[in-house]
Amino acid sequence: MVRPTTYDAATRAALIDAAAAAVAAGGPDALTLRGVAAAVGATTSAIYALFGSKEQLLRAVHREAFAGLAHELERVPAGGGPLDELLELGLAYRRSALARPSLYLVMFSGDPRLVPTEPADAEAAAATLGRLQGAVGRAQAAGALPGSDPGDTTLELWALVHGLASLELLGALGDRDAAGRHWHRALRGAVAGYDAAG
Amino acid sequence: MVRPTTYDAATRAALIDAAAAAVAAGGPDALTLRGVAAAVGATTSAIYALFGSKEQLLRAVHREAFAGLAHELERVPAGGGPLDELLELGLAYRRSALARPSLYLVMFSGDPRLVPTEPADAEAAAATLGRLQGAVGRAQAAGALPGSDPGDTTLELWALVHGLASLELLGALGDRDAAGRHWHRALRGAVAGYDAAG
DNA sequence: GTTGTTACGTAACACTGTTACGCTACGCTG
DNA sequence: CAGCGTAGCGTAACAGTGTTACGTAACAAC
Repeated sequence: MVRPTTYDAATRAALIDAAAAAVAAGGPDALTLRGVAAAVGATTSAIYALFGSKEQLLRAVHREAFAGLAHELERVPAGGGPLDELLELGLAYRRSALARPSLYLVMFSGDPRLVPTEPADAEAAAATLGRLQGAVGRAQAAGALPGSDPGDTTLELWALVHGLASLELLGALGDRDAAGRHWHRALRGAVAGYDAAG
Repeated sequence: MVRPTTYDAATRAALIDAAAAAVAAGGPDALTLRGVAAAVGATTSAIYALFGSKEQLLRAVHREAFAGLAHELERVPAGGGPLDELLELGLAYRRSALARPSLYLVMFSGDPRLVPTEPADAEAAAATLGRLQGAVGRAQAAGALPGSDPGDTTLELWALVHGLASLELLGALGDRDAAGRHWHRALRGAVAGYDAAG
């Protein structure tokens, strides 16, 4: 009775990849439904069948980008002292943001269509920080960081690295070398600060 | 020989206000040239005569928003200890961001058309931080903060408050009260951190 | 093979930013 | 006080956008 679907999961993944590539290449305005559809040999119907709207496609790109960031953080080895580990995680965060600047900025663009995030998005963001929170928890357990709730400190460290990444991508931190010095200074200061302030 | 212009500076200011209001109300996609032109009783010709393109209009909104932020920071009184002053500046930054969330996020949206900022934009951003840098300089002079170059510490503090504002606007810091606790913890930690780490 | 239901491509719609065109209003020249 | 020429300005068209309605085509059941 029913015609079998050809807009399968593979098409869906390809569309997300093409959309992410378009955003990474030319920013959010460079993403057009006709463009991404043509890039994977489909039509706009495929997008509406699989996602429902451009907004939902962007949401999927959003989630994919957070997952990629989480993957980069997971790859950081856990060896060394807990504070060194936090520094390495911060630098890995920086590398990930610099690798695809437009995509990173879109993740936090604050497009109102993306801001009222669904619970799934909040969970994805939390999962992104899983690796970081683990390191914070270990540092606290080892007495290298104060506090008992790793979630609080994790969020505050996230705010710092996100702010650094955002400002660097906007050019406010100077060239690559100057920005690197800011990253090291700020990360060292933050870790020592929690140590000193309790 | 020449017809006098009716698209004067007042029209220009009104267009910037209307554009900022549209962005603040519905995000960047809610800004349409026909819409802002109609809001001030003009036509799209006025925008093209005064700005040249939507991009230039957005740039003007950008600068206006940074100027407003600078104005908010200037209003913070300089009394009290230098570290308390830094805390108050951070909280003023937060209030300013929360007052017009969409506008704040657009300021850092990273739209590639805005990223390669002109020198004038970089100067505007620097001026925004003038008040903060003054407080940092005084704190350093008083020995309450280490370091000799207030510019470095200012940028790193800016990264922190920007990250906090960005995450709060995206809902990652929880409700208003929880976010406030994060702000206080992070600001105290940062100030103490520079103190401890040198 | 016929039928019925579902997946899908196409084309239209309303809207966007942008630009070309023509009208209109004014200051200078007689 | 006329007339003209230049510049300012509104209108309308253009290409391109997201979205949707519609017709076609492909398959399972009978």
